[in-house]
Amino acid sequence: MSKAFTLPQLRVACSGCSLRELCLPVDLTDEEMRRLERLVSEKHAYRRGDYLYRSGARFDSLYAIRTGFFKTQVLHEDGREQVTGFQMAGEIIGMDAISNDMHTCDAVALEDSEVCELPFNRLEALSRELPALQRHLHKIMSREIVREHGIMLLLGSMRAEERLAAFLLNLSQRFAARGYSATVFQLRMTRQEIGNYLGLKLETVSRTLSHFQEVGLISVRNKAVEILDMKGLQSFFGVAAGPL
Amino acid sequence: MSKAFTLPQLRVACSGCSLRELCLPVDLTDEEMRRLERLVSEKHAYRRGDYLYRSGARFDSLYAIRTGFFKTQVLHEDGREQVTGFQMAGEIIGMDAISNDMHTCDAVALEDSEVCELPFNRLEALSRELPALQRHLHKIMSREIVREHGIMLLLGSMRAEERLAAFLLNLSQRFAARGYSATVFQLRMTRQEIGNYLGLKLETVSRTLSHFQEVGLISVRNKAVEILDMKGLQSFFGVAAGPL
DNA sequence: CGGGGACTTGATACTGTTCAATTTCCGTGG
DNA sequence: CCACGGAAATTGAACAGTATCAAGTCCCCG
Repeated sequence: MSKAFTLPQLRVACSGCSLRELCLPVDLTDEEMRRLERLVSEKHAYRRGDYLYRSGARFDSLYAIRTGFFKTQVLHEDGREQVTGFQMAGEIIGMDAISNDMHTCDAVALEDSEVCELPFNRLEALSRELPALQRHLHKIMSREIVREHGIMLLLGSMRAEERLAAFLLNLSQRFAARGYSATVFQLRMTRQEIGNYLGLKLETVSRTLSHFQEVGLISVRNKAVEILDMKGLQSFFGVAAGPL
Repeated sequence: MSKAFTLPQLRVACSGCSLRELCLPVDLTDEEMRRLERLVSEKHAYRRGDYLYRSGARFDSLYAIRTGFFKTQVLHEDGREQVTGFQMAGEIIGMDAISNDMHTCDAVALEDSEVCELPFNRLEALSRELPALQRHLHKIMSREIVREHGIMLLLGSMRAEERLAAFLLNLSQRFAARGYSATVFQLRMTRQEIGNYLGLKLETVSRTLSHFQEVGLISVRNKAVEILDMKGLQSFFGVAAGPL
């Protein structure tokens, strides 16, 4: 999926897809849109495994993912860690860092990716002039809060099968929203990363996926997943997956 | 703690404590502060069990808790619910609602409480004029995201004892920050609500608290808690409790 | 003072973890 | 291009932690 965009023309301004979340829903005039685009940096390339930022680093910018896939994780002094999310093209990350002008989690590229930088001071300044942009920025942050509520529900009250079903359906929806297949896709993360995100051990993730395959809900072969029975997966928790 | 404030003078403007989180850290001139205070509604009283707002209700305002104690919870169609937080005086709630102009969770008073309304449109308008206020609003939202990361870590990787220890230490810190005792306090919520928040059943909460008492970490009698060995509790997860 | 909800405690069941052994996959270098 | 080696994934068996079910007590509200 990211291959189509691999570092051809770094000088092209980050419009379109990379600003999907930031811009598309915003009702801005062409002139206002240009002002926003001027603020956005050229895009930067990251290799798989690269850190976009690390916990403790100074906060200057939010980041819009143009292509690729990231995970964010919080680290605990005792060595424990928690994956807090998987982010894909069009999503904005780094908002946790505003609270203390310092990043509180790591962002790691799960595949080769491209990212646009959104200098936060300038973003705030512009949003003071453009109420539509201001409101949109607030909505993005609010949406992140809502997403995390959903994960709290998942972690607090769902069983392993339900968690995996919710996870797969959420990925499916997000791929579909970007024009990719809702039923056939590649997992970008390892079983361990999935398990860490969902509060499960990697063995449980593996076993549960195998079980889904046995009963005909999905087909899995390593990172390649095909959803064979969408409704069957949805029935695990009664309702379509919310924003995860 | 709330008794000292119970509905005496509803006409008193919501300054001081109720704006602790919203205002104190903000670097505003007296004049600017007055503009902010003018925006804030008179305070409204809620009785224990009252809903401040319900999931699905239209979003107009954030709310600053002046006195009292609330819980927020998300509901799932299948009847499952998840307590997403316990809020006390000086904290702002309702930010999840910005994303869709609709509340996505319930806020319920756990004791008689007073709340100030912050009309969001006017708050946005004012923050366009006052960069310090704008930045502070962003920090409040970001802090909520960080708080939820901490809960994800707790729900995803901690055992029952660690969760309860983190919970008690968090309450302790927040009471201390408000001038109350860090070691002696009343729980405002039931065992079931604690368990729901921490991803545990009420029996497990009860057992774990009893166990803490047996080993001399705390003293519990119903909702009255005394922390006897702060360091012992902290040692459960290696470090002081983050914002919960 | 009565009654219902909140809490405690015990016995048992079950889900997911832990430990361990293989197998498969994939990137790297010959 | 193929072979190699380490990481990732699968699978099994025993175990641990928490949930469940149940009984009984305590507390607080009306």
